[in-house]
Amino acid sequence: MKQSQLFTKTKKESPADEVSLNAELLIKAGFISKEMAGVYSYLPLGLRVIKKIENIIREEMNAIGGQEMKTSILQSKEIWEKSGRWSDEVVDNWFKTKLKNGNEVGLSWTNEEAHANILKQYISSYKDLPIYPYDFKDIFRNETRSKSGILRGREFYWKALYSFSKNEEEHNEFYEKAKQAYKNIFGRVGVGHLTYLTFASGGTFAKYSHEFQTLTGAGEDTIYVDEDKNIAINKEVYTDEVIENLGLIKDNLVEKKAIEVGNIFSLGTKYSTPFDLKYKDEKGEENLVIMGCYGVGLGRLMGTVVEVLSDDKGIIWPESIAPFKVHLLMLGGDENVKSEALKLYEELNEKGIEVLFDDRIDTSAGEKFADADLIGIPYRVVVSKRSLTDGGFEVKKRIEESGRIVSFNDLVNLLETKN
RNA sequence: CGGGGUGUAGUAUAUCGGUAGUAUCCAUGUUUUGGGAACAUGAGGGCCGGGUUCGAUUCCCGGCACCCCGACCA
Repeated sequence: MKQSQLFTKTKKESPADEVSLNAELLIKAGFISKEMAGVYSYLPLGLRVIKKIENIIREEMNAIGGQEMKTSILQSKEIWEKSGRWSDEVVDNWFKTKLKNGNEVGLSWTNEEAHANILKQYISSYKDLPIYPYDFKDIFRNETRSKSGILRGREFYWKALYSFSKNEEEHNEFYEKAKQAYKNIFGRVGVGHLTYLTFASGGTFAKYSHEFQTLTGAGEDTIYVDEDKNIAINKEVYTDEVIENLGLIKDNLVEKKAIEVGNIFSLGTKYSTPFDLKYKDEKGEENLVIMGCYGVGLGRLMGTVVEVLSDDKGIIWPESIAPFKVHLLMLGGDENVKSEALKLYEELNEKGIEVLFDDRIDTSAGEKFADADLIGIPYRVVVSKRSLTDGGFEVKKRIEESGRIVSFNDLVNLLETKN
């Protein structure tokens, strides 16, 4: 994409109404726009990052048998009354509205009811199980206080997968697969080294649930980390009994602030009971389906990456989720420079390498460099009179101090390499 | 929901009971072009409602919005 055609622009000033680093950088660089407290729109650059994250999650979910679908956002009162979660006394963060005929509807704030209700139509035999439907979806929660930029919003985009299994064994087997898939996800988006499998409250049907907590001062949660074993305990269940239970030693646990980027937990028959979600086994006997829930907030994950990976000049995107792989800067309006830059841009496009081409004519070199650092694309390639005189193109990674000159062919080969 | 704070141009801010200044951004022109270029010209502003006052952007009251701390967060 040509930067001259990108409608967003970077800002020199930090927004006055944002304190959190993720919102500050994402707004300055033109990834998101604030609509109101806790509600953000995703601009072209930001949406590209969300799509990258979405694809990574999609690949991991499909790999363990997930089937993508999309449940509706408008939810009927009847379904939620079945599970006992319609009442504002029970759930205080509903957004509710009414149809013209006066019927009450709610904007979905989670997906158990929707999935259980739909699957009721399709599950009747042991042959129908197990199944793993999931969706990417906008979720609405009327939080009393949103905060931390896109880490905690009233409207956000998430992935939720639900497992429907015949029995505990089958459930547990999938649960372990999902755990690994989640580790893969956080590794692939570039925060694996800071993300810990964290034991948290399990609710009625399991001893523990598992959260994936990424270490950052911007986080809302306190966890106790065992760095050697690569696991942690959430403060909410941090007791001597639990520590012993998990085979950990208190002295090895370090208190840290972290943000919950994902969680998985066993639901047992909590929702299959109210929705009468049963199947007939081989003997013709009816059994309740065992459910599990597996969620990730995509916006929160994007914000977490920004919190964790940036410097005083801007964002440092991991290549896996960067809006583009290459930021091509054309310096000066020299005809030779222009034609070389355009040639490289077209060559990279042909090879399917995503490149943001800063083709702006009247923009100074310093401004282009500053923008490139702020936007944070992994590779910066400079075409200028100087670079051509020196033998080609200057290539520099965002994390590197200085670049080096390479030839056209070497550059194309370098950028074509998968890593 | 309790407590605290802030609302001035697209953005960031200054000053002031006598109708608002700067930077950035934007437009035009000239000169520039490897770390947010220079000069000139121009466009653009007091959250909403009420009160006090000769006069309110400024003071007071109410509302709304936003931020922070806390509570809350399947």
